[in-house]
Amino acid sequence: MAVFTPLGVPKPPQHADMPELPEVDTVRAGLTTLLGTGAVIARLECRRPDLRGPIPADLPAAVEGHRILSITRRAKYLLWDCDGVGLLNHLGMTGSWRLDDGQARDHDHIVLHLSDGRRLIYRDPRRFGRLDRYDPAAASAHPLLANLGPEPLDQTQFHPAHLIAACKGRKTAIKPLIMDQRIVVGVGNIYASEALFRAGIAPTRAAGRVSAQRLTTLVEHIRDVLAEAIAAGGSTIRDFTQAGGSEGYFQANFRVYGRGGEPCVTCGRPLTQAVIGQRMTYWCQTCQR
DNA sequence: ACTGGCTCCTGAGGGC
DNA sequence: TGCCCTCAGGAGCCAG
Repeated sequence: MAVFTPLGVPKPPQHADMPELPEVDTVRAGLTTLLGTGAVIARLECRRPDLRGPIPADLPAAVEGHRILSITRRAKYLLWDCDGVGLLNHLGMTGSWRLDDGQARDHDHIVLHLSDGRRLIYRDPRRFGRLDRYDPAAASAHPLLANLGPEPLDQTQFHPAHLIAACKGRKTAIKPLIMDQRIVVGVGNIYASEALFRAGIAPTRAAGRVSAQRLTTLVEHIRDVLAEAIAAGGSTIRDFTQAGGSEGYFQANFRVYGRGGEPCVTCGRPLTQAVIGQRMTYWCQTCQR
């Protein structure tokens, strides 16, 4: 494992737009406000047949003329209930929705034409996103949703006993474990590092060797950091007429993410950064054990 | 059942 | 100034 400390620290990531759960929730709220409950789809225009996976060829015809009843979120998926037909949409890393202001951009892959003349554009340069069809009456039956773990903000679903059971006997490092969508959804690379820092747990520690007491604390910190980010996003005015529309709201509050080599906010020693489970990870070797 | 590794794609950033 | 190379990242998928 390559560890970079004070000198020779690789460049920090620039992921202002990377949608994690809080960002996806902010998009959901923004779209809901924009569309209300009366928007009707006049036409779904797919300018290419695929994103991360194929877009069902029959999807445009299936949703044409359908009213968008609601947009909800499950994990990092946006679920558009279009009156009997569902649009399952993941933003990947670079996916974004905006209201068409006449300014076309590269990678505008999907256009949702509404009956009132407005057009919503989905742009996704890296095409890590998805657009698939699901059945609103049985959403959890969709293969991409069937094996998802509990929602982190729902205390009845995601609680200490759940995480303790999931970690029991596991040799996997705790960080990739909490990023495993089957164990708990919505904890991405950024918030995994942030929550572990707050909990004082080294990201490299085997999940099965973290005490029940510390896992209990971790559950609270995961919930807190995500809730804070949602609150920060919610307080940011998101203008869907602006391309991208991301303001990077919560970034100023990152305590370790992207700060390799910089001083720990608690002890002042330089933060460590290294790849764990194929993901860049940031932590304090003094404060996290 | 677990675990680790590969893959998709593009823009940003560093080196020269 | 500009070109070229490397890299990051969500999560599905596969192999051991």
